[in-house]
Amino acid sequence: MTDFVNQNCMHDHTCGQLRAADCDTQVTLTGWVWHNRDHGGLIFIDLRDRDGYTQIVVDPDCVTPEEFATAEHLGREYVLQVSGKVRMRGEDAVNPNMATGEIEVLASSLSVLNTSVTPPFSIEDGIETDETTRMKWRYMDLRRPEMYANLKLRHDVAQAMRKALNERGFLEIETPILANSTPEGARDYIVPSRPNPGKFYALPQSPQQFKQMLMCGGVERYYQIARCFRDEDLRADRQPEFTQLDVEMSFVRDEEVMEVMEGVMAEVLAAVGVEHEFPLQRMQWKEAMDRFGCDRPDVRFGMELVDITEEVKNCDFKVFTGPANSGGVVKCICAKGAGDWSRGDIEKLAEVAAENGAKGMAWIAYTSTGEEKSPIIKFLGDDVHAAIKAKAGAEAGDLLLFAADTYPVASAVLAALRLRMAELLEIPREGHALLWVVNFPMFAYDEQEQKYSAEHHPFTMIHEEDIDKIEDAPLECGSYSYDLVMDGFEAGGGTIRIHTAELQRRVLRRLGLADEEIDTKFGHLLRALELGAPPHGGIALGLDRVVMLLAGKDSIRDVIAFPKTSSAADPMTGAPNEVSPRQLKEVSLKTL
RNA sequence: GGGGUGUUAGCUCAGUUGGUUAGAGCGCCGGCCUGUCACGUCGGAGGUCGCGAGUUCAAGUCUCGUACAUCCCGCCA
Repeated sequence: MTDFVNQNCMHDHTCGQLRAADCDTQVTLTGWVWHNRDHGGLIFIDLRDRDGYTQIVVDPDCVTPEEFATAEHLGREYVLQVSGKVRMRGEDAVNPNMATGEIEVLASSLSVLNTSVTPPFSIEDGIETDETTRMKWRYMDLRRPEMYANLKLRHDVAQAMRKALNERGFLEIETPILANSTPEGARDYIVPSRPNPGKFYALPQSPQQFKQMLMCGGVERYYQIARCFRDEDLRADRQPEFTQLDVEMSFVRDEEVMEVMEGVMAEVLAAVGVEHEFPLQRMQWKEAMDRFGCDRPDVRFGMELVDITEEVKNCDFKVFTGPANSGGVVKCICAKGAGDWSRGDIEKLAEVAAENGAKGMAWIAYTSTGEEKSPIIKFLGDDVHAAIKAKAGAEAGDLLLFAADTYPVASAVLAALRLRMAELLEIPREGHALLWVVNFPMFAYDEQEQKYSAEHHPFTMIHEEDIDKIEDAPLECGSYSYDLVMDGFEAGGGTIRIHTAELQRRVLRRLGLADEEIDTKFGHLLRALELGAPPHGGIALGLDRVVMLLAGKDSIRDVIAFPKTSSAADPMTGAPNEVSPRQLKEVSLKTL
């Protein structure tokens, strides 16, 4: 931290550096006035920089009257250069809560490098200032030690990634930001091209096509810490521009890509002091869906889904027998310790279920005093009820929550309820849990669009034994795919790619694209595949999300230096802005 | 595109059943203070209650609309 000082700087030490051993040395510090305690005849200044803070003592006997007058009128966030001698504090004056609390610097000279108007909010950790305010003055927010720590953590993670990949023979290569629009996927950010009136670039949603071209170019091992752009609505874990560690390798199978990424994650976790076992667990996609209801399970706690479809098939409860006998499922989760919840509390959970597509939410509460409360027991019959209770492992003090619907809806409902219950019951979820979820189905059926879509993306390699099912039984096609899941978030996703033109064309056709459209949109890819494309595959890791999780934050905005609000705006710069009529004319655009 | 929550001093918030001059803490300004470290203490300034309509004798408070923020659903190959 201190190697860089003394290199043409206005200071020779940082504000977090000095210790008892530095006593009697003459030092010069620079930094911001954090707190200023004026005792009339003696002034204490906490001088802060990114490394910490040091107490400066201004004694009228040691500085000029002008300097003392200056010190009396310092405001918060004034920028100072202070020279003086390091000295031990008196025994009673030691501050054990401060890294530099044993010492102080007695100022012999002091100059104001810049003044500051009153800051819009306090520069301190743990503030609850509105995020818009923090973003409008983001440079002030970044002065807070916890924000600097987040930026530093992000830097350390990125450097660990580079180190691990460099050691494994990867080249860091930049791909274009001005790229082309591709069908499918997210909405593109588009940029008009001045020399080509009426034509547009699209900012890349990911460097997917370029990295496949790099493999076709014989690069064999590529990575990039790449900015990606998606013009979709924002969330706490989604920004319009975000950063991926993008990796692609030739002549590999899925196992080799996962091994490399485990090496990367091991390097990253070691760099930030997190322990985790390797190799990581590989969980089949179907198992994740069955047990947790989602493809990115938080495996740091149980409360797994229990399938009771068979148990309820012949009961008298139509809400259950309907789905159970028509291809759907009936499943439940058992929330330990929620059996005494009030009807009102349980009804609030039904809202969570409804948000995720449930038509209603059945429940059975087993109070800690041995009572059974439920609107549905009377319909189930004693035998069915007993069977459910046994299979779910419910006992006094537990709450059973049910979902009866199609497999995808029931899964989504219980997955959401499971997370909400973990939150409400304050189930401990300390530390980090990484695992692979592998072998996603190749296709999913989109009910709204009445067509098949790619579960991962259309360049994903299908299991060889399933290739002949593309046309007639697409939903049965498995794929070489692997998502890296961390603490219930999709930290990354990758696949082995299709490397022959013929198979790529069959998949694109299955997705409903006409040959003409395939040639227009994917001609360059197909031509490259025809010209000796090597077998290849890769992965993209969400840097923002990984850093967010490692920083223990709830939002990726806290680990991005200059994030955007939920309307994709930047309160600091005012972006997006209107442009002049002249600028529009130059790119052949009219306003609305 | 849909739903929830919020918007009152520079910051964080309170504001009762609609009723006199809208309050607190922090910050800010001024005075005093030589061992504080969230210094203390005395005094002071600071408000278009997001914006626009409506109801009413009277609106921070009720109604409608709207803007922005935030969380979620849709969406995010």
